[in-house]
Amino acid sequence: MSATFFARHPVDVARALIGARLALAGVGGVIVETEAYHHEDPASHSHGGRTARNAAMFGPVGRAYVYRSYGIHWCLNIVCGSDPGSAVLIRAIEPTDGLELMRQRRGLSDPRQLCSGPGKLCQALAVTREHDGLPIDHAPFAFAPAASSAEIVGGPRIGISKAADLPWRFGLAGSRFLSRPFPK
DNA sequence: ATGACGATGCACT
DNA sequence: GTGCATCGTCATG
Repeated sequence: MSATFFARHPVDVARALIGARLALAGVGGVIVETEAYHHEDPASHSHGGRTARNAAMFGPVGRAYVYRSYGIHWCLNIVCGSDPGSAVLIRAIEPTDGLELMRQRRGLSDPRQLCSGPGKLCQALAVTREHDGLPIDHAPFAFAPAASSAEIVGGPRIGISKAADLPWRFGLAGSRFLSRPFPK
């Protein structure tokens, strides 16, 4: 399954991931926000070629690429593409499973603040470097594609300085669990 | 050995 | 909306 699902352009995968279910050790929910990073994209970590950090991006599709951001947060991507070096950043999840554990890990109770950002969702699901390179559809991860096609909105990516004009951020229309609203 | 720089989140104005 | 913590990674000497 994962081969056909993830072996295409990261923009296609980023859109297809909206509405999919993702969990780690039974804690997770529905993906509501993603960003695409292509191997020829200046904003992609793979742009400068393979290094120790980004090695997972050059491995098989359907695996996790986990990196540390600002020395503080973890961020979770899923490796994809028809050529090595592309991935989709998971930016927000609507929490459905393991809410109590998430609240504990985040120190918050508001469901809308548990997974509404790439660093937040990694804290809520307890994603760390240990998960770098693991298949996204095998334990401890669980993955299920969206049952039906969702209504999707797009816009510019967040927090980058290069290729900031590419509209490669996607979200579930009307969701209250986004990291930020989409511009009109 | 050292320095610059983040695919962020949170506290505060 | 603005400021800043905090440290791994990579390029350079």
